[in-house]
Amino acid sequence: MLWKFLFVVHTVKSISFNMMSTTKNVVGMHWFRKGLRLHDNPALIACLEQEPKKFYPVYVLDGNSYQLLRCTPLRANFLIECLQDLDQNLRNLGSRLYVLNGDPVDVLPKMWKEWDISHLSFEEDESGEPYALQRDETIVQKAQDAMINVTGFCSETMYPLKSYVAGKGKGAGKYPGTMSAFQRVFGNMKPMQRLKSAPEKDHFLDNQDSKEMSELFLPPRKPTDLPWPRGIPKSEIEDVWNAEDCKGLNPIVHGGETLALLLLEKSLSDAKWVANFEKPKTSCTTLTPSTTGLSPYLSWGCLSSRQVWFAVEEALARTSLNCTKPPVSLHGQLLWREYNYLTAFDANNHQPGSWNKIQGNKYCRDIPWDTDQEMLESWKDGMTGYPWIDACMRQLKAEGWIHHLGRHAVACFLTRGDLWQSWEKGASHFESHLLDADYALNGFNWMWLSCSGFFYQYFRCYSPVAFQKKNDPNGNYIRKYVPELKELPKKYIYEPWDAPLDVQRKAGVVMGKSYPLPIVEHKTISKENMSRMADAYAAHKRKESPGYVEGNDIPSVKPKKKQKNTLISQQIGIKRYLK
DNA sequence: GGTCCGTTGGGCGC
DNA sequence: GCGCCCAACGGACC
Repeated sequence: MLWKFLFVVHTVKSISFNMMSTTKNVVGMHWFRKGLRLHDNPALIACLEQEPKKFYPVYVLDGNSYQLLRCTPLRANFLIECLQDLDQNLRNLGSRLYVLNGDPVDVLPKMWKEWDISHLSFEEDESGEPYALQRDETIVQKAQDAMINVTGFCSETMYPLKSYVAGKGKGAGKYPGTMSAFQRVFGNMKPMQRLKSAPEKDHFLDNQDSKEMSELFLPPRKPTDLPWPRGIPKSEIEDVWNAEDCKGLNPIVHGGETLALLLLEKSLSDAKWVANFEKPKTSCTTLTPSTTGLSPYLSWGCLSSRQVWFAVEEALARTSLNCTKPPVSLHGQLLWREYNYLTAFDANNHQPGSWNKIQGNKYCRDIPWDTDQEMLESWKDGMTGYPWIDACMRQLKAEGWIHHLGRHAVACFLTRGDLWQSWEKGASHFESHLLDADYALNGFNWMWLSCSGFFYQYFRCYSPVAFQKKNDPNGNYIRKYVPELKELPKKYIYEPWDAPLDVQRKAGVVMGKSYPLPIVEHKTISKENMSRMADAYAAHKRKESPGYVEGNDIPSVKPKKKQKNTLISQQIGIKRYLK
């Protein structure tokens, strides 16, 4: 309750207690959670400005946090690299990072006592993710009981989310409900605050990283050093990590603020590219990202969104070209992020914890999805029999990243397009595998793609074949990620089931044996699903209409067509190939 | 209640 | 590469 009250303050600095009557003998602790950076970190600076005689930068490995729950070795590795980089950068300033292990609610108070902490600072978690909210509420309460001065700052987003209230018009006093409304509100905001510089050596009065402490609480070296309460036996993780051919041994995307800042500079170095950037026109079949590739750094907070905003602004100032505009421009991408955080925050204010669920989510329509574990597993494993979909899903597994449009294709395929499985299942899989997994963005995009919220034109459906054929006719992307198909002629690379048996044999692959037959027939099932979607929308309309009584719903006006047997494998009498 | 618009559809004809 | 139709969504705005 206390926490909610604190959100009322409409400034960047949203929590500040002054329990201490004196600031003598200040001992500071900055608690890193997300926000794994030194630049643009106002909470860190605020704590250092108290001139602490000792200062403890701390990260807590918390297996129940959104970041570590269901975390794959690849994500775990990224986190470790972020922590090691943070530690190194702090050591360069005469300090270091202390990495604690356990539930912050227990571990932090213990260390406050041991280290005699008087001041605690942290970056606030703004999207209202329930675990983080509960954790922080408890920590603030405990700190208050221990007479510790607590400072929290909103630096996860460009402005504190509470400040995005429309000032005039129909939506006055409310949060904007569409992206265009959000853009209008954003356009009327006060100029964005300039960035806080990273701390310097002078900030650390006492280089208290004494020798006897230096070996304590070191950042972990490999994923198996992390807490692992994920229902997966630790031995399995070790097997994966130790396997010779595991991509996890050699991740292509590395973590850390230092690298993030370098990549930011590099990706924005071509002002012409920045000025012409249009997200929908970037390609999802290039073998290296056609976008900035900065999303993992933003989601872990190695980069601040304001840092990126100003860097884009500077890049644009270097050219006289006409530049693209939000929502498709690079600034537009940051606005999407901001808007997604705002809707997540609003949904959770309305019903705590509802954002990544269907139930109770004010932005989500309840569509009666099927539950078919076999279909879900085929999708997760990249074994649907649609090469383009499988290539995307396998890139996700191997690299923890897929281009935005690839994500659209696989999300549409899993939900309204083909398999009719709940977006919650897909979102959960993305959360554990994406290096840039982000509570707010993930929920928003899954609702969008499944036509459960924000986007409703369900008759616009991605084809798992046609969508990419025009961009990558030779199927190079498929050949890379679905190697069993790599020898197939161009003609059959998107639709290998059409290849005559002798062509298949010559390419060293046989459909139904070494590569699955299509799990569903897209042409038929996508049409059927559109009519199921129309039914679901009609039911939604009835529910929303005045006088609706729960459980008294009348059946659909349009009788649902009897579902045809659309499994090609069943039609032609061959058992579906799995694993 | 009518009209326009919405970051990223597919398929066709030109 | 563009414009048009396909069938036809909800939300904002007038």
